[in-house]
Amino acid sequence: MNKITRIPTPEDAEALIREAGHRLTPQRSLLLDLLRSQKTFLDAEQLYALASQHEKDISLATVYRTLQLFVELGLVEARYLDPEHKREYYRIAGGLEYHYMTCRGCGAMIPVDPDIIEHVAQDWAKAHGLTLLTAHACYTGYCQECTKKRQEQAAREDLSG
Amino acid sequence: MNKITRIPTPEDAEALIREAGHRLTPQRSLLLDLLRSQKTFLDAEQLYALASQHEKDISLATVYRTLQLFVELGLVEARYLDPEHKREYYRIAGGLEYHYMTCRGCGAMIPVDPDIIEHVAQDWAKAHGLTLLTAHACYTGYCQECTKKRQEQAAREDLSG
DNA sequence: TTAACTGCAAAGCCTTTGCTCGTGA
DNA sequence: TCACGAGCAAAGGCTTTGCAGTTAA
Repeated sequence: MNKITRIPTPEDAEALIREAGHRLTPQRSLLLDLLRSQKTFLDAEQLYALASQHEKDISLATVYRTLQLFVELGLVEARYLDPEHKREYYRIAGGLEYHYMTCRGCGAMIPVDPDIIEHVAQDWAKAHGLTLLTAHACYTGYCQECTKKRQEQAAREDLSG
Repeated sequence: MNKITRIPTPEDAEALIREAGHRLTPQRSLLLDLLRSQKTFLDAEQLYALASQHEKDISLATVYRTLQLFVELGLVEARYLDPEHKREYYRIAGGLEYHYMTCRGCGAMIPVDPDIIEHVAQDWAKAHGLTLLTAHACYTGYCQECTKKRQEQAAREDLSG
């Protein structure tokens, strides 16, 4: 996964998609434009609704498939922001890194200082009149063993490909 | 939600259940015992499998309903530990606070120092030969406004009840 | 006694997938 | 031209719910 550190221009994105051997379809362009124009995270359904305003025959499956592709390419970031972690939210990659607290009452998303966690967070919450029910970090990646395997795999592909 | 700071004894738990106006059924006792005896997080299916060894007619729906009740009572903590956040994992409340990194390769859960996040985590990962793909904090609770509303609500209930 | 609880099966919700037709390069 | 991609509808995986019978208090 590429680590994109600024919001990609349409040209950046187009190049990235093409270099990875994918086609630039009208649907992909549209979804990319919509994502680039958004300030906040969207779920697939919301993006689908937006896209439908421009191209009425786009399908939800395409939205999901496109989001998946964009995430793989590092063009889009996916997060579980819902209070119950039911659905995933997406935004264009390269924005400021945010952590959110989602309000279980109204669903509001409150940005949280990235250095804050656990006991620190509890103090912070109290100081701001918030009620913090759960605070935990979510990490994903590859463990030592899998990291090694993947490095070996990459080395083999370099030799053979 | 009550904040439990040590693993509840069966008596603690029984009292908590009864005080909240719920019944202590054999299924609830069994699930509580099983959860208390576990060292790690379990998903509903795994708990169901364990429970089935003792009481063969217990249903998965009951496991889910019971877990939901226990979480509400603060007896159990729920977490999305799965690499893809597909399913929820549970353990008895009051244990040490842990954060995990889930390996996208093998699903292994690697405990993470709670103070670590983001850039700190990246350094930590590199030092340990891990590959960190995503790192973000997950907070849930009530925002300022909802906290206020809930406090007022609680006050009203104190007066009327 | 009776409201709370259980088991069962069906439904729900978000997301993915199989298939066939369409289309970018 | 033709492999990749889109639309549609159906399936999948985890979780919840409706219902009717059962049970704790």
